[in-house]
Amino acid sequence: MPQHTLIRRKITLNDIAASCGVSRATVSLVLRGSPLVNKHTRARIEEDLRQQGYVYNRAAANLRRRTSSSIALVLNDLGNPFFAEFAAGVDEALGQAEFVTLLGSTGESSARQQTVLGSLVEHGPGGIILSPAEGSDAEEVLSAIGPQMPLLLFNREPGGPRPASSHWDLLALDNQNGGRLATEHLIALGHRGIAFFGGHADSSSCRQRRAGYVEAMQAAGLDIPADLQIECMPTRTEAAHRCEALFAGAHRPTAAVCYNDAVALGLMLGLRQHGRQPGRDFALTGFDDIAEAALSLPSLTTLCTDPRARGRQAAGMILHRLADPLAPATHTVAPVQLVVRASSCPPPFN
Amino acid sequence: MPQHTLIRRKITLNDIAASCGVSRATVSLVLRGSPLVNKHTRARIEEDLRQQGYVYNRAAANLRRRTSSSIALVLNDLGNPFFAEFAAGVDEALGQAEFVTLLGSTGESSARQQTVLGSLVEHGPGGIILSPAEGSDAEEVLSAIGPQMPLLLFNREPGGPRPASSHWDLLALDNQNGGRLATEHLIALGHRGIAFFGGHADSSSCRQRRAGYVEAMQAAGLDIPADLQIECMPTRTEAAHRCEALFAGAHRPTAAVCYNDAVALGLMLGLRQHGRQPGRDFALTGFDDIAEAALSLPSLTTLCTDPRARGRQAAGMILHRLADPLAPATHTVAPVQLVVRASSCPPPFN
DNA sequence: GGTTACATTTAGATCGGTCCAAATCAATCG
DNA sequence: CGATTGATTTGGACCGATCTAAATGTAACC
Repeated sequence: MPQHTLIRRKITLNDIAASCGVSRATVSLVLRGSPLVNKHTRARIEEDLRQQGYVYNRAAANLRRRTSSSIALVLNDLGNPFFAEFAAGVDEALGQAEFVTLLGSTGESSARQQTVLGSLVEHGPGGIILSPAEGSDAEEVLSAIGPQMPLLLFNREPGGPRPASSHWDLLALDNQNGGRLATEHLIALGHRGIAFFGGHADSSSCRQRRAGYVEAMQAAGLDIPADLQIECMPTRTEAAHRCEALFAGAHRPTAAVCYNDAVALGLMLGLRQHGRQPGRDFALTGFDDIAEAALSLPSLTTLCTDPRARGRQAAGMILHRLADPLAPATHTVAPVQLVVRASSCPPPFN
Repeated sequence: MPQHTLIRRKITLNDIAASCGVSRATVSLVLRGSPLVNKHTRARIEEDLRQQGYVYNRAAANLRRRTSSSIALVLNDLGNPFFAEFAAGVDEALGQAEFVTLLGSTGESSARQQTVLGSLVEHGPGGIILSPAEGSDAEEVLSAIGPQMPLLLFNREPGGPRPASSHWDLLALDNQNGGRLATEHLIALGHRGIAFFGGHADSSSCRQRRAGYVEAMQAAGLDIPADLQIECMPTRTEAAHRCEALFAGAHRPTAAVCYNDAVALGLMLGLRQHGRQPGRDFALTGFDDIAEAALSLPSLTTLCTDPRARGRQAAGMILHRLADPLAPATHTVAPVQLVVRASSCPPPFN
């Protein structure tokens, strides 16, 4: 039996108007729930809309109204659970405000970031939430999105001087405070030789976390040997490899503040391979509180940044700016919270 | 010093046309790289476009051309790294095809899925990639997106009868084959008592994986004792708790095929707590090849599904359908690949 | 010179909505 | 009864692009 699929043109306002014997304008008023239209007319039209399976064409409406109902979300690494959670939060909050999320991911390439931004801008988002790719520059971002586009920077700032004319908002994590909290916690447990492990100094978030560590160490009158400042790529495998650097120098640390959870989990691996049991022979902390942190063995003491909540917050901030494009630029620092788990043990001979 | 921000209207085709002393049509031809327009005119116009910082309004163009340059991506759980990677792959491939991704996440709620689909459809995507929320129904999906909308189902099918008139494509993982491969691998190592561990029978993917296990066991003439089919929530902690069920019955298994990596990692934990060393006293396999699988101790033998590649594939499939809306529905099963690591050891007395 | 051929440009309708000012209509008022 | 009022409805321009068919300009041909 041959299947006969009826190919219908899409139903528009005109079709409804014609079939109801009213004008386009009236139907439009019904769609927008205007109180101007008569009760009976409204009922009749609404019925017809349902029957014919009408779907609203928001693009057409936006064109005429010179509005937008979308926000672009451009992330440097969607594969990272931290950003995935963030995206989920953004989308959740935008959805509630009847906005839609235009996604773009750059894979940490600033060239790709330019392309992605350019393409997204053509789709006319009301604003952009951007977590800049590493090595991207403020000037080039400006040239990609133009001076008028509302922009919220998340997590880090692009390099280079901030263009004068643009008022961009910023949502950052309280990295310095986080670094300080973790360090103070270890000091309170009795540790004296504490390393800062992982990350790169050219990342602003790493610099800030380390600054917090330095602050706490100095406040406690502890010294900060250069051979206990160990850089590495913020990945598990790299961290595992760099483990030995911890014990290569003259100072034998009993604890480490790690750049983030990935690094901390990698370091745990490395410690085991060197015959030390993390959480018993050596204490460490992470940063981010990714899902695995609670499940690892030992469970990881870390700083909770609640990326999903950050996403909702970011969405709120960009919507705020849409409502008031001339407001002065905002610079928000989101609090982080120390979550104490098993990985931060007292020093061995305490 | 008061900052004076010049608020300029957005530049349109008309502005460029006027400032160049040509018609809108000519500028439009230049934008689309038509060979019709004179070399000098083109150069002059292109210069002007650049100078004035013109940005193309794709929405307006799409309206007139009755085309779309976006694809909606609706996921049941963006927080899950598997889907996040998938999304990254989708976006990557769509971007290359000059399409933009409209994101929506449903958090496994079919009610929310309806809302999200409804909202996205109004933005006029060319098609939809949907990983259905648990408990969502084919009929309701149909009513949300209409019969005309190209749809690619990923990972699972919505419940209820498939609506007759719609030709929806499907991209699934080869769960059954994966289950079979893992089981055959264990059998080849010499195991005879092999359990299937974790997951719930009401999940289609779990049923399929177990079917592969059963297939391999039967082909080898091994029996499949009911007390070695152990269900549990697909989480690490649950899996750790259910470990003892493996050894409670009369049959003492020497190996287990686990529903997925999370379960396998949890089971490793449980085994250790019961004094058995996974990868030496007991063999096990996972499914998904999440990042941790390679890094755990022992490293985990598992099935690689390459979610990023699946994402690219899904994007390709939906674009294909856009190009040919009347083609018959596709039902693609993506291959999975056995990755042998340390967790699958031979049985103890072999 | 008039015609044809070709290259280039353009006027004006159109996509599917929204907006505005004006039209329609019934009811109320002086 | 004509005028005023308030409630509804509407024609037509408009958003920023594309499309078609026709107009324009120039060089080549008989």
